[in-house]
Amino acid sequence: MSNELGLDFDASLDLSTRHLRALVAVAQYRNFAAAATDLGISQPTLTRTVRKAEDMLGVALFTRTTRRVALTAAGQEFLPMAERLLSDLGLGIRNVRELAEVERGQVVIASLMTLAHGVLPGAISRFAESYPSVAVELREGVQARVLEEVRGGSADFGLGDAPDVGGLLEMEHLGVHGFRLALPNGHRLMRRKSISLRDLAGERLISMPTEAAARRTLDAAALAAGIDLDSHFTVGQFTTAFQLVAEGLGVAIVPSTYFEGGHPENVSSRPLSGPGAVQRLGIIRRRDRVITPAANAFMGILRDCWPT
Amino acid sequence: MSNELGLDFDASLDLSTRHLRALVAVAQYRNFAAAATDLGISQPTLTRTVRKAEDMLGVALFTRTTRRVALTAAGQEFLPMAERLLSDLGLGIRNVRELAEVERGQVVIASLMTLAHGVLPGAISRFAESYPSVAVELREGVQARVLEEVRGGSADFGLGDAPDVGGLLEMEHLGVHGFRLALPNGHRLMRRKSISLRDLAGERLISMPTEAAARRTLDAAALAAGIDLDSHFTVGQFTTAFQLVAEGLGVAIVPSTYFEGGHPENVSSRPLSGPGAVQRLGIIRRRDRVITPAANAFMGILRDCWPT
DNA sequence: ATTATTAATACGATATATGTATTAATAAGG
DNA sequence: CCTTATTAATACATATATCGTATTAATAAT
Repeated sequence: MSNELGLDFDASLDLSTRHLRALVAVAQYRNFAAAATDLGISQPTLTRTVRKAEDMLGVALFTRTTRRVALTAAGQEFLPMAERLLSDLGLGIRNVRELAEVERGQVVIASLMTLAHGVLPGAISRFAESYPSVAVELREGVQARVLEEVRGGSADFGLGDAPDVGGLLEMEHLGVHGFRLALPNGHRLMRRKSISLRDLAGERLISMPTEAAARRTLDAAALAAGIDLDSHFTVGQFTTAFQLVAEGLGVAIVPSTYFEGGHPENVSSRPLSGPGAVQRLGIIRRRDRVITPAANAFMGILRDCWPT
Repeated sequence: MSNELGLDFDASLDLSTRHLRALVAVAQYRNFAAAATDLGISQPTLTRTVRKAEDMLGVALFTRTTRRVALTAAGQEFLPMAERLLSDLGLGIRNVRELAEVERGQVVIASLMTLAHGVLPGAISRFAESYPSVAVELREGVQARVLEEVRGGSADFGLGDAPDVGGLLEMEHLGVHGFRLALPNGHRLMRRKSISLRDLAGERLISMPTEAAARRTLDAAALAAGIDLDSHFTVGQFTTAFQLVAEGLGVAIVPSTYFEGGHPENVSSRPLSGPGAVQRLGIIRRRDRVITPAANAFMGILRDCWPT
């Protein structure tokens, strides 16, 4: 037996809803012509369909003369089950089609750019597998922009850090991001295994704009530690920062996920340790926003995917 | 909507076990080629079968690349139901086939000849409708013969009167038979509306042999009433008795069921009243005999059919 | 870049289902 | 007793569905 359900189907048993509906209709009308009309087929077709079903089952379900159609004992046994089968299948189809409606929606996610290098690609991939018909829109931006999208309702939810949320927004903590220091090859700090913010005093920093979450996190940490960071260059993207680092113009503090795929030419990195050297990340939602099933599914996958 | 189950089937939805089994196999192996081998079909055939099923459902159940086959959310919803449907259907088919095995048996009934004119034809007809594949053997005979068949086990059960059963046999009372007196047209007793045994003193009787139940019943009743019946002619069948009555050779006491279809030529009848003028009838069985399902079904129909 | 793997497509052959017209069987009515 | 009406079954031609083999396209892995 090739399947583990323990069915005694052989390949020749190919009973379809057409057969079941034919049986049910004949049982109902006890008249082939009337049942055929109801089913929208011709009477000879119905006769053959019923006989085919009986042949496959190996049992006569009806005794019929030209004057009378009646159920056999086997028919009395089988017919209720046929009706239940059709009914169950109908329900299942309805359910699955409803689900399909849901699947045709879209999910809009406002996310820190940072995350596009982390779990997000994997999560999107897994989501797309389960919900192939849902359009996913990923709006990458800086912290302020993420909050704005969530607050304004144009995004289903946001991904980032919102330490000061309250009132309209709520945040579900997912995990933290570490940072690494990007250095030009041959930089003096390359001798160090690990680097803290304090070690960066006097270094020329290539930084994100002040609206960016990473910048705010680091500035706050530096302030708390009484360190003065010299943000000499400000760029909008980490990839731009890498270019400047490679040119030897300074060093940059970059989320560690940017190095998972390897380092850009002439750039090395060292982990950044010490207090404030991590960024919290989580799901940011408007409290009053109804969560679409698709968005909900996406958030579930995100929680699953997040490395603990 | 043409059916009252409330299904949203349109005629185009013709999902078969073939489709369901294909879906289940693909879900199981997550590999079309392997699933196809398991099902004993070619891979392209399986591909088409699955797509056809998805088209009919209007939902993608799998996301597939050449490297990976995965269930969509809709697939995760539908697949357990598909498995249950197949499993239920398999069970139903097993049951109905078992029942069919039963149906291929035979029922042997030992019955008084009398009964062949009563409920038996109707009961046989109803039974044959429900169990078209069961052979019915009806052995008509006199009382002694019926008991012998039942006792010997060659009949599944008997129909008749067995007042003195005990030990091996048991009897289930079903009802009683009335008698009528068959008279040649113009006989003096025709003036009477109803006739009792006492009125037959001096009449020439055409009777059954002493082994017959009807004869024994009537003889016992006559004896109890102190009446002497003159059984002048003895014949083996009531139809023969009618011939003699028509010739004016005497009168005959005949179960009333013989007149239901009308009277033979030159024969009239009057109801026989008074004590002992009825014959008890019932099902006679061997206590230790296993009742076949078919025999059991027949007995059920008999109980139903019996006029109360 | 090449190879290996795997689902999808093309296509011709076969099988299955369908409808119209007809037949056979059987009650009912004159 | 014959005729009529009703109904399931059959015959046959057509349309649709399914099948397998050979091939293609896509994508990891080497």
